[in-house]
Amino acid sequence: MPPDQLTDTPATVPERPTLDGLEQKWSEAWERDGCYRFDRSAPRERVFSIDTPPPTVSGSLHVGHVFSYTHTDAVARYQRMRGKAVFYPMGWDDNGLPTERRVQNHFGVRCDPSVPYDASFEPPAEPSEKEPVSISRPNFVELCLRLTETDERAFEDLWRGLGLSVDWSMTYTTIGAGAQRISQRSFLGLLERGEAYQLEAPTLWDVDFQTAVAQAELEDRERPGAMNRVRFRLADGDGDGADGDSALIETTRPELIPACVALLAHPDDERQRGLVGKQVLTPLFGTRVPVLTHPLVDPEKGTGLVMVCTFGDLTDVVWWRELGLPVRSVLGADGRLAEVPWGAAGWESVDLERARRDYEELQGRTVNQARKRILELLEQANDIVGEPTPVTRAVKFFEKGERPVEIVTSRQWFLRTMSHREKLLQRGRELSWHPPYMRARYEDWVNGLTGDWCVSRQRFFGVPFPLWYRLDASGAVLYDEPIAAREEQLPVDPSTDVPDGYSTEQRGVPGGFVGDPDVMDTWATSSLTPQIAGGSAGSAGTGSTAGEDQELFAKVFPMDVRPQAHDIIRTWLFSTILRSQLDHDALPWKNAAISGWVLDPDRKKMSKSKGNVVTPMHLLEEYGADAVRYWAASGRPGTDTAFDAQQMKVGRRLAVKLLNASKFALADLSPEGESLTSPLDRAMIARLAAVVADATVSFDGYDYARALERVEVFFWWYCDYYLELVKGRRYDAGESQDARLGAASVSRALRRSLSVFQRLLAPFLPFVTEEVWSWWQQGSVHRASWPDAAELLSALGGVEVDSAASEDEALAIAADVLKEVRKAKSEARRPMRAPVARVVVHDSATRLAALALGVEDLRLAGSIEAVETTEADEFAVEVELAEEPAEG
RNA sequence: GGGCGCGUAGCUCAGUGGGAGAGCGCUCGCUUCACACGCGAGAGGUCGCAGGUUCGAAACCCGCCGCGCCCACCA
Repeated sequence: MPPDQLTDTPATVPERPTLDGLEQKWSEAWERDGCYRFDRSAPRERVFSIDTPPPTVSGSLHVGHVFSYTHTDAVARYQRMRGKAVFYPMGWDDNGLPTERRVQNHFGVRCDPSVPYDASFEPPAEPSEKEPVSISRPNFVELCLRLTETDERAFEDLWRGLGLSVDWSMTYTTIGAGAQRISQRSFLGLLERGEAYQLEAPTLWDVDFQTAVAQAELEDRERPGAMNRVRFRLADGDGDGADGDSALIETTRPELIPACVALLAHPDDERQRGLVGKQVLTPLFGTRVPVLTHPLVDPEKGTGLVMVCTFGDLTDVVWWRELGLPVRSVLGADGRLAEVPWGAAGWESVDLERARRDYEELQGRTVNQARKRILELLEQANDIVGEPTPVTRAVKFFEKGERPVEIVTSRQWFLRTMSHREKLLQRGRELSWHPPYMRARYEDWVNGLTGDWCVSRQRFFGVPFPLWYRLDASGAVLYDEPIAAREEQLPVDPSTDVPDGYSTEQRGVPGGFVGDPDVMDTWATSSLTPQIAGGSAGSAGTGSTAGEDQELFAKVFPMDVRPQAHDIIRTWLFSTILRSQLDHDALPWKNAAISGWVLDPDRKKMSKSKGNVVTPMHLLEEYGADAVRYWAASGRPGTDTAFDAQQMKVGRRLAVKLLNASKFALADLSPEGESLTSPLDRAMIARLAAVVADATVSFDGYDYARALERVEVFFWWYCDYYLELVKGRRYDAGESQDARLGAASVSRALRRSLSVFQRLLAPFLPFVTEEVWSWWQQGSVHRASWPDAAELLSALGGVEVDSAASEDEALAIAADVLKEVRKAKSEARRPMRAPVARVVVHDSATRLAALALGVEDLRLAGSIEAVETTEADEFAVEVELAEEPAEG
């Protein structure tokens, strides 16, 4: 709609405009009118599609959610006003460990897959954390679904309160039937193409959750430890009996000595040359291990000799693999030292009895307990050299875990990533990053990958692998020949569904079958959000069987933008690019818009454990949604922002200002004129056009914060200077032909500029802009067209460059003089309306000539009797206030 | 150890080669005909430090210091 048609509707402006109640009033109206409904009939080039971050619904509501989702919404609203059909669904990430943990605590249950399903199960009325009820996997999943439904409502309430312009008819969940089907289908495709494979291998393992975890889910935490110097003696016949007949290593993990398979030195380390190639005996256990070399060993560290165990850390895995070392594994899946077969192959000892006796002391203990005990044993055996040195070291934890991850050998599913690294780096360069420097994090991550992606988890609430395995005559599982589900069957749960050609009775019996017991990593499903949202939106919930929608998918994929925060570049962003590459040989989106974090006022990351998390609901109530959005939108892309309620007050002020400025501009004081005749009006419109151009460029580059800042600064200037300068001319109408024209011009300029401001602010302050728009316009401001700078300028008619420049100068000098007049009144402690007898303006000839264009406006605005001018090099103003009226 | 970002007023931050700025906070004033949820004015800065390029540097280059984040083969 061109602005010229926007002024036809008579304004109905409230006597006392207010922000109260706008959220409810307008969110109901938007829902009723389907204001944000995606237009499926739009051609692809008119579609703007957003790959929404599905929030983890089991996490607590956090002001950080408000922050980044507001950024996305501002962009969505801008694109909609640019005429795009905006595809803006909302997803809920409900599968995975956080939900499991919450369900366990909330209902007082534990999942036990061996328990049969009980259709009539109800959780205990008074949940007991100490003695949880064991329930079947299907029952457990039902409870997960029940709880996430409540969580999802809380999130939806928040999003609606915040005014997100989401199409609520298109929601999805990551545990829903659609997501499961897409996830399973993708997996089967990868399996067929050899991109997914199964392997029994050392795997990162969380001992509390007892599941494999991925490299991407690790984080470092500083933990105190102690460095111990331990003696390994040379094996019989390898020494000459002299004092040097031992090898010293340093370790923080002495409990892994029974799992030691070699000692290593750097190939160039002269000090160790005499030992290399010999055999040493592990202390206490008397196991023969070789002394070898490897270039990764750092001769500067410790004694220059390092103990390789299966497995203490990821480097051990590298050494074990590259040097072809045997496995001697002591750590069980539960994080305790397991029983080991002393004397069997690989567990030989020069003193078996002693090895058994000493290991007896460790077996069954946790890592920490075993560490303490083995140090005592080593001390007794005189195999510790010197005192332990306290050290602080970074230890790898599963990000949701409570104890360090261990490396445990187990059978897992992997997706190939290492072989695609070059392609993934190339995709990263094809993607437009906002801000651009965020690409470095992606490249760092891809370059630092150490292995393929382990996607299987030994958990319950997730997408199962759509696979079964045959059992041989002895009941052993034949892992090498999985039976895949047919595509039409998906989604399947192999723990209850039965593969073709088998019957239920054959489950778990020799010659029969078993289902794959694992579920997929939550990122294995979240990495498919473009496909899930674009293919099955609207089929939320597990009950739905709605199919994928190829027509829709073709319209929205690849998506235009992935908005997300920088902390999950290595997980969500990376894995989505990987899956899109593997399944579609394409980038999943054209742009990545990266948000920062919300920090607490002390600039610390907000986290539950620190207790500094701010929840958002009360902020919306206290300051209003527009005010909270204003604060959020002030946070620049990629930049962390300290939480600051003060900024919300500023946002509220802006919203109130817009109410009042709109009321003023729409007051029907004089009939509208046909054209903008007054120089100051024309100059203001020209400046506004420049602001529109700036905001448009900023938004096109996803810099909503810059757009807001430019608009806001100009809007306040407009209220403080322009409105004050033209106010008098507007009220003074009717005296002469000139006055009538002048009043008509200002009336015209006010409406034109107001329409632009309301639209410029609409992406940020959707509620108040909709309110003021409704006073005089048809339809929603959020479906109005984004203002156009060229169109605004064309309304000025054909303007010569020189005359435009002098008009702008007129506005500038009028505002400068007005400021000086105000200053004089303020210093004299007189009201702003106090009359001024005479003003003398000193300035250059050019500026003084320009002043003549706006001098009448200036006189009225400052209540000035006479304005005189004197040519001068420097700008200066003399102000003579009129005599103060006598009291009484 | 490597990478990225940041360092400007008490606080939060804008400022891509030519006047050091905004908001908040603080002080003072003004019941003003859109707005007291308001308006006007004022005080307040060695632009982290040091060097270089330039007629001219808060900005560009080099080095250093500090803070934050990401990554690392953390013994």
